[in-house]
Amino acid sequence: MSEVILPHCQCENCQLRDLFFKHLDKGEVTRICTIRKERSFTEGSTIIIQGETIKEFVYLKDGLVKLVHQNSDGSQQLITVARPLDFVSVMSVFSSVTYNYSVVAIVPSVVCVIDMQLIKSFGKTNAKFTFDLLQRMSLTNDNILLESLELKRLQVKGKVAFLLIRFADYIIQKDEFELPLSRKELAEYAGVSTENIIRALSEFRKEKIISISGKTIEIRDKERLAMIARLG
Amino acid sequence: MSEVILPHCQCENCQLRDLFFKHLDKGEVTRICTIRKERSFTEGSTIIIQGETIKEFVYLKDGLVKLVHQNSDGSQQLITVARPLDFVSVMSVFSSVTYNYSVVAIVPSVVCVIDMQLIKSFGKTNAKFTFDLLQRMSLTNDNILLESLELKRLQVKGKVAFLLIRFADYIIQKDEFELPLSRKELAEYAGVSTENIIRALSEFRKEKIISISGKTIEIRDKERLAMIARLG
DNA sequence: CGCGGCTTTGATGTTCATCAAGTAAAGTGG
DNA sequence: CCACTTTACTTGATGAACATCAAAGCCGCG
Repeated sequence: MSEVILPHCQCENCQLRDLFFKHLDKGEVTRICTIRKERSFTEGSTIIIQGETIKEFVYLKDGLVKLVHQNSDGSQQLITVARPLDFVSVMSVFSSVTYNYSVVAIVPSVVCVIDMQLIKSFGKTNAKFTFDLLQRMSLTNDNILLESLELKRLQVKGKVAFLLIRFADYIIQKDEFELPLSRKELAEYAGVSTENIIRALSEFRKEKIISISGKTIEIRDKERLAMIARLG
Repeated sequence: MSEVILPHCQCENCQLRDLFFKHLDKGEVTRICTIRKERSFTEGSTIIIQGETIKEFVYLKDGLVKLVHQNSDGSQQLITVARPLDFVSVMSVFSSVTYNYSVVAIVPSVVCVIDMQLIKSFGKTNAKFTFDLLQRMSLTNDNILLESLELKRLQVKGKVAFLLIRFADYIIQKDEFELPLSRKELAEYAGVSTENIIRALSEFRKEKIISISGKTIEIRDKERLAMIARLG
């Protein structure tokens, strides 16, 4: 089993506590700490399954996840890749009874789990907490939608350039990085075929815009890559 | 000028009051009614301009609007078409200082305008109001994202079929309707060329799936159309 | 009536998915 | 640890889907 429930409550040391729960009073935080659970997931294991009933409020403490949508025809679309503070795992939990997306760990990841009823009860009584949640969710949704629009607009090389820059500037935050996605996953992310992802990468390599060694990618000419991401 | 400020406060008769403000007390509603403004827009006029500072909370009382995103290269993408209760005009107002999208009336429309600071002050004190806002915004964003994913996945005929069904089932709610969008706007909506929108429509007409007479469209074989929207 | 924008159809070239085949890498059982 | 199997990756060839270009018809409006 890929899931491990950690034994000890460590809210005191949690760097995310202030971010998620800065507007809760001491009593409320204590209540959360008492019932919260921490779960650990190996690379590739599913944290949230599309279609299941939403009973828990889940946020990423550590690792990287992909947000994917399963289509009725068996195909799937990768919506975004998210980091711990991206708040992405809680999308749609306030508007739906079941998850519209799955969340899958793409590197070993740790999540914190809180009963949804408790969060909702805080939501209905603590305005500052809810307003904060509102702002975060609004920002998350905005970013996802803008990213999705951009990927829709570009053609293959532009899409791949856009994604590489997103990994370098945002997700990994280094111009040389190990891609946490397979070529097939990149294809699902960009919405093109796996072969054409590879062809775009090969072309960038031939033109010395990037270096490739397996999953390791180094961006060598970021300006050209950025230009392709803007116009391609 | 296409914009008209209506003189009288009619909150008492407003059917939307309960939907948007059911969790505000009488004093809060009165305050909103005193400062709120109503504006009327002709077909084609812009209600919200992308890039401008967000100073007002705007919602659609009557009419139909399109939500569009202006790209840096001058092109634009139509994100969705919204009805009065869709809450679409308030996307991203809680996470950004400027609008990321424009909202344009596609039929004569009426909006209600409230000072943003007042809404935010309610948001920070009235938890039920904010929680309601959170749920609505979550639902709106979810719908837009799911729609966007669907349009991304399908090819031209599927996209057009999907949009026709959306107009028939949701926006106009009749199987015979007058399209409120030009072919060019449909193209921006689907993310394909205008010519290919026309070709798809013509093909549906030839196969007697729909009838076309200018902007008037009648869906004659909804099952086939739905099948194309699912698989095409 | 004539101009400009919107719509439509056909022809052409580009982009892209798909198919096929081969290589590399990673996991599996003896 | 090695042979074997499977999965991921890569490249080329082909055809389908689509954008673009061109030209003509249509419609509303001054």
